[in-house]
Amino acid sequence: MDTPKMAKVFKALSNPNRLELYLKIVENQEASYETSGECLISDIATSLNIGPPTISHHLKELSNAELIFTERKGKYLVARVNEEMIDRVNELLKLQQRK
Amino acid sequence: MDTPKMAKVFKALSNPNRLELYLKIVENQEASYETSGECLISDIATSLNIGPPTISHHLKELSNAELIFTERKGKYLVARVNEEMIDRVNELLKLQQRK
DNA sequence: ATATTACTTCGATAGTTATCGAATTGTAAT
DNA sequence: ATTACAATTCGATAACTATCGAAGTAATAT
Repeated sequence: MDTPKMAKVFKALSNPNRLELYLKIVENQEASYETSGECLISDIATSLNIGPPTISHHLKELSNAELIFTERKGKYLVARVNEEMIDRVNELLKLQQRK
Repeated sequence: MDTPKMAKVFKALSNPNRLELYLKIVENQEASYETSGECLISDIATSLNIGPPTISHHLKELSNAELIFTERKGKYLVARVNEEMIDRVNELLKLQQRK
């Protein structure tokens, strides 16, 4: 198990605004599951109380930790969660089954 | 859902040495499930490459995030994981079941 | 061509943090 | 009483981070 890499994932979720950003991406992605399965950043940007430069910075952190993938679609940026990484986190935090 | 509180939990796990400390506590606790179900800090302290002051600091962070409980037992300090908090984290990170 | 929208990059700043050595406290052993 | 062990507190420092405003790029719309 790669502790530094996992620590980086946790760090990416360790800022309240960034965590909220991540959760909104999840939410948005799930809401659009039947259609795109993606999240348009501009759709959620205004609901966060931080400016564009900071959002950009936070997206890079999430991306860097491999929690999300981003892709440019014309004018817009779309994001989707890296489900494999979330599985890994859940695996790491799972406690041994007792009783 | 309390985003700042959860962010604090992730922050507590965001430092490689602290994450390792946490994981060792889990491991030690599970290994002793039939007996004490607790982890003696002095047992794991030497296996980390950081000094006592730093360990103390990290324990406080984990404790503060309510990831662990600590208790003094005579000369020693024992720790156990707050399973309820881990459940909460797993719940937060769970993705909607698809397919 | 110009304007608008969406996002990024840069540079700065205030605040936070990991880590240590030294000194201290608390407990147990001799 | 003294020694030894386990952990904490204190003070310092170097490194990191969140955030912003201003300026820039890139795509679309007019």
